[in-house]
Amino acid sequence: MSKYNFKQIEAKWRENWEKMDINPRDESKPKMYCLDMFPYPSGDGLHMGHWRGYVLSDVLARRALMDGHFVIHPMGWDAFGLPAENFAIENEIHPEKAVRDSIEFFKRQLKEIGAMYNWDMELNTTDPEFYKWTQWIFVEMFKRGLAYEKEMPLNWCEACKVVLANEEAAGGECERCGGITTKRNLRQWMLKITDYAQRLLDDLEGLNWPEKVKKMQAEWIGRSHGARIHFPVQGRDEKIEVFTTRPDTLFGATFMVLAPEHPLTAKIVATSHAAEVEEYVKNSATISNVDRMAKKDKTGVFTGAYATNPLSGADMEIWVSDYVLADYGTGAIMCVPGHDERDFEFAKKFGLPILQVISPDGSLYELEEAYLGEGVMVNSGDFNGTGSEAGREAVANHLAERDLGCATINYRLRDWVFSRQRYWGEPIPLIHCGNCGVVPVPYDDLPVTLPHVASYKPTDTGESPLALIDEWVNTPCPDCGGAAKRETNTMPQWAGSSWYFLRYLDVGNRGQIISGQKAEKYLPVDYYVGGVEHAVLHLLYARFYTKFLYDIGVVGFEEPFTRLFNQGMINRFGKKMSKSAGNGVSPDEILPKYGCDTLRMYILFIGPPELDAEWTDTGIEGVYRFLNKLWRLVAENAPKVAPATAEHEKIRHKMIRDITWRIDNLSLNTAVSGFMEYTNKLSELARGAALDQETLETLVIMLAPFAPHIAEELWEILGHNESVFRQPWPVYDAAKAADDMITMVVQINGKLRANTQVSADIDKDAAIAAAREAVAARLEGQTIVKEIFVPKKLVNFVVK
RNA sequence: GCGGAUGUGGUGGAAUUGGUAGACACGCAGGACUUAGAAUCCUGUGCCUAAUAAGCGUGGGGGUUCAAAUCCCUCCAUCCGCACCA
Repeated sequence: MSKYNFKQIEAKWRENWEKMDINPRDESKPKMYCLDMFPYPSGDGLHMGHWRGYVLSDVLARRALMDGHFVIHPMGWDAFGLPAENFAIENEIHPEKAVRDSIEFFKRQLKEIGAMYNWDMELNTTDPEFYKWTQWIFVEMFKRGLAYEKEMPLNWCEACKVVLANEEAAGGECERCGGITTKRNLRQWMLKITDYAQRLLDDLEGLNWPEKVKKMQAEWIGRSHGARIHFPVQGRDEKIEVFTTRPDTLFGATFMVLAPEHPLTAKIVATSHAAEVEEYVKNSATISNVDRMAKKDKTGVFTGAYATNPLSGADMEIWVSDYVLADYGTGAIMCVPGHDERDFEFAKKFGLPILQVISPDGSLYELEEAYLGEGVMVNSGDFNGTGSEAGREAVANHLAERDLGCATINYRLRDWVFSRQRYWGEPIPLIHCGNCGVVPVPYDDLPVTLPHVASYKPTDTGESPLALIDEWVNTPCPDCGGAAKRETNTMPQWAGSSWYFLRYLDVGNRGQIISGQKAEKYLPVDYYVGGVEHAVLHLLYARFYTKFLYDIGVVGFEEPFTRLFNQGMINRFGKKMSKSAGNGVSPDEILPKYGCDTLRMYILFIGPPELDAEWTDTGIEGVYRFLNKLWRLVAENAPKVAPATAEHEKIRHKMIRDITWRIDNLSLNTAVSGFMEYTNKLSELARGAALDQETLETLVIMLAPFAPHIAEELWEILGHNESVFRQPWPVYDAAKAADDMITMVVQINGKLRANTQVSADIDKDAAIAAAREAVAARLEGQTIVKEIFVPKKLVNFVVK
């Protein structure tokens, strides 16, 4: 009998699979679109984190195939953007070549996973045939007013020399390099994702996604209900508009604060205070986001100007402080120190008046700190005695009647900064014409291809390197034919990945982004598997794009990913496995030693797929031993199979029941341990008598999604010449899987005292009689107060 | 500060959802085979014990229940997300 030679087997089946189609396009079957988050190919190759996700999705895909589905399981390359470009710059290789090489490398490594991909659907976001449609979507958005230009202070990363979206600069750090970001005023293209805020929030509810991810998105969208209120500036024809969630505290608003970037700051400042304010504003522009946020003490300056509280009529000093954010709400706030911690702190520090307007019990007292809770309105004129919650609406209505404000919904979500001053991205397909203004590139001229250039490094000027290529930049205006210039900014990393999942299904379509018929038939994605790091950015953008494409009639659904699964990280020595931490294990070093099937099964065995897991070098040895044992079990018994005994049959049905349940509940680690259990059991059984063919076949069929190469080989050894993946998933008979005799537990006062073998369908009286007998000695002299019988489980005697 | 996850033997983890805690595997110990090793197989392995007796045991404390890793309250630790969002 031959030994388990994984090298030979895996090479053989990789080759066989290239020739045979184990997942034929049988459209009579229900479809299952199982999608992996496609990688951005870098020179580093695949790591264990990729493996964990890709093995998991492959098990789901193959399981669905054997369950009678037509499976769509494509793979592609997210190759535009900073990672690819930075890699190219560091290694002084043109990004085009770097990406080409990396894709080749990645593809070779991906094939080593042994995953069942539809390589005929492969796509690459840097392929002009693909980004033609990325540009087309942008043009469609532009035509509908969803893309607009704006000069604004933006997150600027000094190291990457690039503008970052708020999402990419969260916490004041560049998501790519971890460097500090500062604010810089630049002209940018924006996408009005805020128009979709409510829909993006509402539709989260129906998604089968991890609750955590849904919460993160909801928080990011950040809907809050409140009011907009206008405050007249004294002595000037200006108004300060604020947003507040607590209009009920308006009588307690004793001063106002503007963000340093607020456009009114310069207009209203008193001459006597101008120098000081200017200095403060200048200072906060240069201070980095990190420092600004890390600052504990509040700072600020008085503008010398006053506003009037529209309800109380009180004079309010207008201050400038960086604790007010320019890009949330209106960039200005009314300050209610009595009922807001931050305003309280500011008022204390600068000696501003503090007024109580909400009281938990209606009484007035000296406030030691801001009172944030609910209560009744006090010091509030006609509103005195109104409950604070009812007061929110009452005050908002009162203001609306007098044209002083209105109830409103505010979102934390901001419009998406969509342009990048980089070479390696999709050119934004717009043309600037002196006569016609901004004109989109006509459909027939798409794609606007990225010119091949020698110098692609970023500049310090805040302009894309494309701006230096005169022959590319200068182009006739599509409308008037006059001299015009191309937009030189490119799109962000996320552009391609926001819609790529549509294109897989119609990669060859030259006339449409996707045919309506195909979109209808194959979409949306049923299962999306990938890391939790995309919880907000990629997944929010993809949802936004999908809703837009729905609105313009390209697709008939509003949500792209019905079900989402986030796999956990793989740690080693208690830390995330990574090259930089020096604790990484590369698949390249594991594969020659143990093979693909062992690594696949080990990664699944390591722990629940949604949790982080600890890699151990000895752990994989155990899985390798198991596959060897399983190999011996099947290969040794194949030639001498016997008819099934009742015992074999029972084990087979139980095995199908147990393992199928575990797989379908995504408890893949216990599914693997199930294979181990049954392999151990059957090995023991085989020592007595030869096993039957069907039991061995069942084991091999169920193993196939997990360890496809060895399963195919053993299937062949069992006498078949067709792929094991043509087999339907085995079914079990509940009656045949059930035990006749069970071990019944006997407890006294909930403590285990005996085990007894009884018939599975024993009735209560008989069970209690058997239990009494089993613990007779212990019951002597005791009074039984209660007898509890749980069928198929236990009897518990409660004694005094 | 807010939100979420996790906490079980020496280790990774299991417990089909309130019913035998520790499946499966790693490690360790002993044994078989072998000149020896590798591989393989067998036995044991939560703690305390001479014990297959009793007791203790799922981060700590309290509670509900005949019965709690599982439900409730409270505290602690670790990790993740958000964070001056008015």
